[in-house]
Amino acid sequence: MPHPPATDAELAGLLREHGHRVTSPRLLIHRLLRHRAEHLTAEQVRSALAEQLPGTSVPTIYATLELFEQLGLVRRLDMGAGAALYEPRTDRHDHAVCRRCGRVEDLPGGTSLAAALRRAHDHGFAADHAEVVVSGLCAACAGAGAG
Amino acid sequence: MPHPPATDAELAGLLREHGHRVTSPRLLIHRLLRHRAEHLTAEQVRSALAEQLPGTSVPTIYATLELFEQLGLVRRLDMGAGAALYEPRTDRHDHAVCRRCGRVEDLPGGTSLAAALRRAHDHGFAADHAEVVVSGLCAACAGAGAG
DNA sequence: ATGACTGCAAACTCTTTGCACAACA
DNA sequence: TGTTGTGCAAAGAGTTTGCAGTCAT
Repeated sequence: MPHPPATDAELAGLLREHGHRVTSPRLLIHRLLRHRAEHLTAEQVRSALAEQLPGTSVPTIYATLELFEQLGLVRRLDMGAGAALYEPRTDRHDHAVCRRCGRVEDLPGGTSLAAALRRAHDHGFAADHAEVVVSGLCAACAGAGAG
Repeated sequence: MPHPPATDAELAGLLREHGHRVTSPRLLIHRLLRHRAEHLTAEQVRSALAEQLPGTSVPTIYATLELFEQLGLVRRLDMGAGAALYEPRTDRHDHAVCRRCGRVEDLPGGTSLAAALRRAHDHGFAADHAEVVVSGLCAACAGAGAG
């Protein structure tokens, strides 16, 4: 991958390169993702878009995020507890998932996962990403009585 | 954890210890999990139970698996694509998830995740488990034209 | 002009909840 | 005998699909 688009113009170029049209939802959702480093749910994207582009439909949000995922601009995290998370793919990092409340926190990447990728390839898997998922209780849930 | 129950009697003891009753669904679902090492969906548990205990309801399957999870007997995997997987927690291993078809494969564990657990604790996370999740295309999907 | 994209509504899958009956302790 | 657990049905959350109209190219 060359480098992720950092401006509207670069996104437009990337979209056209791949035969896609440049539309308001695409520009604005990408702008939102550029400015917010954290992960967002589809619903959060929708409400964050309420000012600039009210009335954007849920299917459009999903379609746009799926397109961005195919273009390698975001990664979809499906941690089960509630809605899927979409995060701009920048530096590699890991995730900690709270078993009780479903909260997902970012952890700075550090573990070498080359061995895991190699094992996946040995199993016939065309792997392109690996991350560590830590499970347990987040600080808030652990404080509110263990479970 | 001492060791996972390997017989009906040991499961019964564990259940009573924790103030739970010993019932047919619990015994039979646990027996099923003991015999099958792989991960199963709730629906697969249900159909596998059709012979020994027909008519077992979906809510009961979920309730039983959730109880087992609380007792530390199974781990729930929620990889987004479709139904959650429940696997008997035995040796530590990692998972490879196919981005296209959602298939989840087991990979023998190997990566040391002590550092990731430590980082999670540094973030206030009471972490009790860590695994590597590899994403990409499984052999079948990779063969059927890349995407 | 033409076909991709959007919005609306509704369908779909998976999981959970509410309530009455059954059965473990 | 007193609850806990079960089954049934229905609700709920999140995501996807079908279709008609709109807009980028």
